[in-house]
Amino acid sequence: MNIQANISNPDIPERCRYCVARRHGICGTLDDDQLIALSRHATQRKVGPGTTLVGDGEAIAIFSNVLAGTIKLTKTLADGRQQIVGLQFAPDFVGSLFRVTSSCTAEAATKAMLCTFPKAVVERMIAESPRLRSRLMEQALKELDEARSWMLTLAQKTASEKIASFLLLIAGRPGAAHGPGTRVAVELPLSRGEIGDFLGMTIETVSRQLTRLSKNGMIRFQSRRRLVINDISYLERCARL
Amino acid sequence: MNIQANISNPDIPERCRYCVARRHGICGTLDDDQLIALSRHATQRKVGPGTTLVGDGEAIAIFSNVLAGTIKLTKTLADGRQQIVGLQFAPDFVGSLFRVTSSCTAEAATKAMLCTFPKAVVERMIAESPRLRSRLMEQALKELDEARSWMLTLAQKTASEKIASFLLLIAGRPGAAHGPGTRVAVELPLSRGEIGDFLGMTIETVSRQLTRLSKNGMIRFQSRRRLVINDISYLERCARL
DNA sequence: CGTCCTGTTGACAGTGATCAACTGGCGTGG
DNA sequence: CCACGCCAGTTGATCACTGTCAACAGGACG
Repeated sequence: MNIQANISNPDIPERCRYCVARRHGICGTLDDDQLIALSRHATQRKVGPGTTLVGDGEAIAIFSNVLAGTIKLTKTLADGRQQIVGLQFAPDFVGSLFRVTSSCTAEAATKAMLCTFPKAVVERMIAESPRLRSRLMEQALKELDEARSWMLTLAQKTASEKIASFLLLIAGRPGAAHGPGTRVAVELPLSRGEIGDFLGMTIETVSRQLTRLSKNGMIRFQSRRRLVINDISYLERCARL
Repeated sequence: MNIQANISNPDIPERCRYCVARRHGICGTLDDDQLIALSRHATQRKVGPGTTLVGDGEAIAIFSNVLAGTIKLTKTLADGRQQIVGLQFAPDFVGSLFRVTSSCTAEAATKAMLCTFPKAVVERMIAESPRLRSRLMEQALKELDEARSWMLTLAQKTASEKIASFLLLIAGRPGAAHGPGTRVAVELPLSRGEIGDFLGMTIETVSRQLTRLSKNGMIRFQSRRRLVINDISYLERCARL
């Protein structure tokens, strides 16, 4: 997007040079000076699965780019029933602006790499950069659309359709046209229980559906978390996409 | 919010003077000149239930303020299964910006009054008004949060909890603290079938849950669409809020 | 008065939840 | 090095909630 950024300025810190957030995320909307200013307050950190980024109802004091790994956003009922309401991958930006408090918990689902900024600095950048603002608006609308699509999945689809939809989501952008028989290797970023919380079904049903697909020969497990989808287009038909 | 607006300018058209969109909606972010400019391209129209505002996948050429009535946003699977993914009331603004195509259908659920603007004019206003932009961002984030909360309802709650959640949604903002025994009259903006499409259940289950509440004495029907909630706090307990 | 449409009620069936037992991988400690 | 325990996941048996199918009720309207 920003050609000049690539041949750029020696003042740009090492870690920003080849960063996904700069190439495909929100940092790509900043000019060199802004990027340098922002990076002065940025800290990169590696977190393990289960690390909480933003607790439910807490004021959000910190914002992060996801550089690697998967972040899950969850909502929980008083009696413990839980729902994963969104997944974020690199180079998404975590922490919704303008909301005083977050109404979800954001938690690392896998080990993840984050680039974190204090709230005040992000807000100053937003005030200064129209491109950043429109990028954030874009991401908010994308997330809104994803959430609504998932509502359709949660409320209307059967267990096997839900599993197919989930595998396709993880396998990647549904935009790419797959001929019949296309094989894709996939690493699941969620445990069986988390998949259940994402799809609104129990761990047992998740397990049964996965073994069914495995016995069908439509997928092959290499380990608990790694599998190969033997025919993407079959799954697309299953998912009613 | 804008005191000056009330004692204002004789050039402001009659229909804008006491308009909800000006008092509580996006038009409140505009100054007098901007409002006058926008109103020159605005047309108010009354539509009946079932009128389609934006078809699924169509390019959005028109944006509207909802001045009265209820608009439903729906997504549909190829085989006809349908999900209502959002409801909009006055003074919400319909038609998400920056998305080339809509991925939902927007349709009037009741008879409704709209104030409609051509796309180009709205975009010019957005370019000119920072307050309008941040108002739209706010609405997008509010809708995102509502969608995610509803995901929790769809995926985790039982039929009776869903019905209770729905009645509370319609009865109004859950912010207001209700003592036990508070009575509220409610007009349902959706048919039984639409309630089913919103809650992810069948028309029969909706009907059974409503008659159950009615026989319990927790609600009393005055007609098919009108009812009185006898104890809001009871419903809140049912909904697990 | 008959027709249509929406909603209600009943009988029954099926999907997925629940409860429970079991398996396999992995790390710890003897 | 092996025994052990632990945890995640799998598999099986049973149950119940909600979906399905069908008949019926009650307004609205010509």
